[in-house]
Amino acid sequence: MSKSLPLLTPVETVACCSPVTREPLSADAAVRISPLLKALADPVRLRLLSLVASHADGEACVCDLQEAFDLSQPTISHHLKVLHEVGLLERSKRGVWVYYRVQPAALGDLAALLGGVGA
Amino acid sequence: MSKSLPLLTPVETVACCSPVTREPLSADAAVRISPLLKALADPVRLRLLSLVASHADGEACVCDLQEAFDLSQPTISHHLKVLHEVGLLERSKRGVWVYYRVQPAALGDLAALLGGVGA
DNA sequence: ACCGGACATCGAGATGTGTCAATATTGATA
DNA sequence: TATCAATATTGACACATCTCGATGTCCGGT
Repeated sequence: MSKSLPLLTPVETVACCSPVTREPLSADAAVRISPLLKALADPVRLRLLSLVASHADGEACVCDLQEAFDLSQPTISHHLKVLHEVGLLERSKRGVWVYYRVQPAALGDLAALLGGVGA
Repeated sequence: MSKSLPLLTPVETVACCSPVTREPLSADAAVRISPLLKALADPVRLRLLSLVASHADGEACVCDLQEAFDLSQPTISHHLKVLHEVGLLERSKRGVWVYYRVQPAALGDLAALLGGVGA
């Protein structure tokens, strides 16, 4: 594997491309964007993201999220990590609890990239 | 694996949900939507889709697409099949050639689901 | 200082995915 | 009909991913 330049999270790089329907996506861009879609391409992570996004105050404690699933605690922790690493979820620790919130522009930029409404 | 009800392609089911940021996605909906994102979550397939979408007349022959990649013919064929099966690409055979075009509303509906601009 | 609870990390097993070479299928053409 | 070119399918392999139990870490309370 050749080392690329992961200085930005996938979420940060997604804002800089014109819609996929407008002009052919470069190989580079595709490689940078796909991890973001890969992070979303799991039923559990999709629901986690949706739960956090639609939660009161826009943030949710891990303890809130666990209850919605019939999965072990490490598994939920793993999925949250994936969403966090690509930049979709922000993370803040308060006391013993960890809160996640959706990175504001993330989904919008991705939607623009796919749907072609944005730049 | 329990059999669900795949009477509709993922693309067809995606239009019926409110944005993920609006209310928690049901487990069912998440399971139906994730295959669509999974299909997109590969650099090669992202580029294939983009190539088809931005091609003249909105459609492209497989022979056109192969050239853009340093991959074997079966591999490209496989990726096109994945995109076709989830309903992102339509397929039409003319003579010996096979042409693919983007299912019109597919990306827009997905963008609406993610970005929350749609219903 | 100790303990308990919230969350993360580790290691392992089962399953899924991307890729290729080989082969099959289909349609045009000689 | 025989053959060639375009695309699909099959079988196999390496690698990634999802999940869990066990364990580690960090913080608050007693």
